[in-house]
Amino acid sequence: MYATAEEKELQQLTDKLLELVEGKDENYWKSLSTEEASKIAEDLRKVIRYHDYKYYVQANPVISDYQYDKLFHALEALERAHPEIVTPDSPTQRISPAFTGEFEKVKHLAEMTSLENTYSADDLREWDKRVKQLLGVDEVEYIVEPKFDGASIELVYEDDILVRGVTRGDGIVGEDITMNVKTIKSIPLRADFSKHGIKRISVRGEIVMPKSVFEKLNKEREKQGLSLFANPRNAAAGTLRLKNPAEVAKRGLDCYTYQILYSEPVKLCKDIKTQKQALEILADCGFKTPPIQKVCKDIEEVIETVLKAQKERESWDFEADGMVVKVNDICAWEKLGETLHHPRWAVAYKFPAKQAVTKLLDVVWQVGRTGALTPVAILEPVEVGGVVVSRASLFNPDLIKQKDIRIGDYVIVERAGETIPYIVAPVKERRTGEEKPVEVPTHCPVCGAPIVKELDEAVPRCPNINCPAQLKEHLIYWGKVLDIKGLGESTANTLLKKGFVKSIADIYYLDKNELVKLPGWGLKKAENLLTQIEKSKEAPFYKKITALGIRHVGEKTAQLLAKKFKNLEELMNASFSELASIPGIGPITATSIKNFFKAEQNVEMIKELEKAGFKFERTPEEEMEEQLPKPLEGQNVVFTGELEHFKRKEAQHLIELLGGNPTNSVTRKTSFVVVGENPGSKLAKAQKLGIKTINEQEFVELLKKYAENNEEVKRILQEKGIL
DNA sequence: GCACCTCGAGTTCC
DNA sequence: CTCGAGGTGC
Repeated sequence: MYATAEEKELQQLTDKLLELVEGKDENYWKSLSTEEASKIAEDLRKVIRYHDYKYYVQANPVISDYQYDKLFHALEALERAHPEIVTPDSPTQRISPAFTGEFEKVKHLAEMTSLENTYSADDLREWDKRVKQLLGVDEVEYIVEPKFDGASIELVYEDDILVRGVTRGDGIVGEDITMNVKTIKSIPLRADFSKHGIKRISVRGEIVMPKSVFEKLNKEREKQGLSLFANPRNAAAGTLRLKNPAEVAKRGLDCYTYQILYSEPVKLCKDIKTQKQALEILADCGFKTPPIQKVCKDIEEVIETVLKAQKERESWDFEADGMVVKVNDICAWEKLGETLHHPRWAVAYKFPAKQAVTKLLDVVWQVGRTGALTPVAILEPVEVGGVVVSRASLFNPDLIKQKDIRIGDYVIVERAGETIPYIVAPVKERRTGEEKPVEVPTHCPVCGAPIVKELDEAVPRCPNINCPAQLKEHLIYWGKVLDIKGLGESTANTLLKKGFVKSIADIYYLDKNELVKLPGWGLKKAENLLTQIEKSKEAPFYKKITALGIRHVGEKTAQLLAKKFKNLEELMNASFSELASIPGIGPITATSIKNFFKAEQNVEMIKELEKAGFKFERTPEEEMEEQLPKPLEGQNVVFTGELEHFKRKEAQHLIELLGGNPTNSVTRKTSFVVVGENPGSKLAKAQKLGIKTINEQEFVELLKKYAENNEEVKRILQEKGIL
């Protein structure tokens, strides 16, 4: 778009103008002649256009926002002082006054068709076969671009000036939303088409809302109690229909252009021969074109490209629902022609849907380990992102109220981070009036105790610490924290149902002869479980504290406690102020600890455990660890993605052995991030904050280096066959 | 009093 | 992974 020499010139002009406008007020601008004013205004427009391009199209600004604003405000003041010099393509003309009334219906210069969808590599191969057959050739070159999920738009330029922006509508007639389109800064108001010999052109693009903007917008709307947009596409489409362009300008829309629909006197096929060339012309005229536009020599390369994109799409800041594959040679387009609805020269490859709509059949309430009641949506099974989902968490009652979710509603289900499904919003348009509001239970669904809800807490709770549901969850938690393999949900259920376990301590008195009688249990399984349970007595002290399940005391807090107190007796006798004075523990956690040891059942449970030979005190290793060298002391380390050699837990344990602090979220305090296969959003955050990242190999090198002085680390590495 | 960070708790499907 | 809430430091 801009040649290097030109950029240099524009930057010099920018500096000159910044100096010129410094400290100038209305009176100064008024004192200029029309001629002088017009000359300065043209210069200002030129540099503002340039900086808009750098910022909104290239995302690579070269001046500060402050400096930009200065130039922009100067142009505004200058145009106010001399209204006669305002031109329609001036950057100040992006925002027109609001209006009441309807958007005008306009016929497109060229029809905007929709694409046929495909869903698999085989679908693509079949399409490829048809294309070759129709063209009578054995080789076809394709080009692959993202299929933006936004609002399709036709932009018409005459003599380089944007004259019209029209929604897709039915493909033949759309609505004229020029005023709103003009507010989008990645769409040039003036584009240098004449350089390419083009006088009149119709360009197709997609208006999208960047994911980051969408999230911010919804958060704000939530705060204001407004209804939420289900996805960036709806948000973009909704925004374009606003009657007030000033509002539209604030929403941060973006536009990618990806097709020349029509141009004169320069003609498609005759002068513009390939899609790639068309994209290059658009880019050269200052448009934002697709970030992926890969020319592929055959369909196999196409398939490779779309599958790679499917993996990477999470990291894009725009939503894409698939990839578009086009025949690169534009002359072939005419030969291939169109079916009733779709062109034959392009096809869409759709990603497995991340969202789906299904019916909310019921809401059931689960009782957690702490007695927290969590609403879970029972859904009519529906496929989302390749798996069938029938349940989804609703987090808490406030959220249900906020989103106004009712039983019987059709709801939009999404799988966050590719895994856990949650409900985005109800589809209110599909309501029949039969829908029932979700009632928060007044009594625990498991034990029947009356439910309590603290005034400023979001979750209702079952207060009964003897509630069977809580015992079950505690048992599972006990198994998880103390790493008792075989004590998971199903075993916990069986043990409780058979009456073998009435309190946690009972697991240390299990009878092998009874266990083997259980259906599906053999001698091996029973022995393994008993060995694992016995082994849990040797767990570190802090894990034992964690396993108690004191509210607000998880692994980290338990570590603090285990450092301060060498056994449970000391901890139990600690006063409130003694606890609250530990850094990391505040009044609420301290109260919770005191309350835990006040409760009769808990003291009883501890006594029973101790009777079974369960010792609540530091292990010799824990005492020793204090004295080991700590090369990573004070470093916060975050893991993302999967590692080849270690499970996440193991890797974190190694960091701890070296005195480092493994944490779960990337912040400015993070020292470095270890990036494995398929990293999540943490990698993006680290890059944004400029935090150092290392790969697994570098991580292993680091461990090897420190292993020399640390027996435990050495042992683990040897076990893994790394050393 | 607020912003920021950290921790705990709860969760789906296979 | 995400949300809510506790703790800390300005």
